[in-house]
Amino acid sequence: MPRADAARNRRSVLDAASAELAAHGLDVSIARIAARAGVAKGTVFNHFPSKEDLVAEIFGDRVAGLVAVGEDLRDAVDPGSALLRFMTAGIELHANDRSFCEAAASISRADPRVRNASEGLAQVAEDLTGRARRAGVIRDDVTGHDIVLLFNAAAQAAAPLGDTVPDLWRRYLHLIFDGLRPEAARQLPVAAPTTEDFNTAARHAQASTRDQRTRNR
Amino acid sequence: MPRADAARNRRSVLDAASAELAAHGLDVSIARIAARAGVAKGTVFNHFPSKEDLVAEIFGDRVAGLVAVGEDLRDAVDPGSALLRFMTAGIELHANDRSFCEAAASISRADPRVRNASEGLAQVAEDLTGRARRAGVIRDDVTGHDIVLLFNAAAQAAAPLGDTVPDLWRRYLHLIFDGLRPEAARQLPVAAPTTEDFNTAARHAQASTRDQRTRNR
DNA sequence: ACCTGAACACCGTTCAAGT
DNA sequence: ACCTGAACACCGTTCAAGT
Repeated sequence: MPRADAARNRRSVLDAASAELAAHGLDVSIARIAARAGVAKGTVFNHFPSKEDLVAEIFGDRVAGLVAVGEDLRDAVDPGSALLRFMTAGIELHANDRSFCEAAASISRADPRVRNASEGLAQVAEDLTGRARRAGVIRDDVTGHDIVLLFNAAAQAAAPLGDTVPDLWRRYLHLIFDGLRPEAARQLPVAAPTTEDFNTAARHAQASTRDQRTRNR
Repeated sequence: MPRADAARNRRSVLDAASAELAAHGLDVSIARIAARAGVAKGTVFNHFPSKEDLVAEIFGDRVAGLVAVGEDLRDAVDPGSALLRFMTAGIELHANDRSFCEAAASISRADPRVRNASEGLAQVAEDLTGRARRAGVIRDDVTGHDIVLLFNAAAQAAAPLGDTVPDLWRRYLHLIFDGLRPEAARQLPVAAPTTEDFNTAARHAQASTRDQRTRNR
């Protein structure tokens, strides 16, 4: 049973971190977050063992929100527009949060919250993709993992101009989506990644950060 | 006229930085680079006013190399495969260099070397895209700027699995390329970015880094 | 003219001292 | 049981002292 002030501080830190990360990206200092939350720097580390862990918590929450959106869309009448709306929601996460873009590329799936959220995302993406595939609106060699990586790609494509042309990502989402249609499909040179691929990538990332810590001692 | 040892040191620093950045990404310390180059930390700053400047020099060189590849491809017999090979060369730059991915997303075009290289890239991309468009192999609403942003996107899509499935990017390159074909083309919701958009984005980036420096004083 | 390494202001993280 | 702020090892950057 946590103390009342501790629970309040935890929430303050999460809210402050959430806002600061969205506005300034992964490079915001813990000092800034602590100041915004009205606590001492040490208190942040009292609730979260490291900055990476704090980021993982927030990232996991955001992804879980996207999973919820996806689950609602599984019952939509039009499987094609449901898939497109799911991808749109995914990109909006990137567009509204500077740190989400950076974290999506760099975060380690070793953290269980990130891992759970990612697996939930893969699952719902596969559901939506399967429906669209069976309805014949997308080509039959595209998987849920592809979809997750591709809306990520659309967001990253537009990111360099994000402040100047705020909705440019819509252009690349639609361009990529046109590539998913059966009309233009040609044989792809490499197979879709498997769940196992994602897991071994997670293990590699974990090993490499451990190496880095060791090197610095 | 630079002193002989100074010229040699400059080269050593560039070579060391080039290798370390490719292997470990933008986060490598100047200390590591200096050690590899066999010089004192201060010597690095003697040749390059800041880490950002050193990165800009190397990034500009890499992009210039890609421009040269693109220029050779302008005379290729098949405009479609010339464009595809250009995009392939662009992604290979990302795949072989961890820092290139990160820099492509974060680097400021305020630096004249980056700016010149980027403008050269935009030019040659537009040449190749124009030929492919006139040959009817890609849709007519796609520009050279789109192409640059899109091969970037394909590289970023595959990056999370880069160590596990090294040639996964080929899958997304071809998937995106299929979206460029006229067969699947539908009206896009947002216009292509203009050169002016890239320039105002560069000015914004410059202003925001200046703010950050000021805030820290 | 350039190289060097000590010094500075920052960062994430730890921890003894408080309540 | 939790909060605090001083202390630590790192980082990029500066600069006086050397050659």
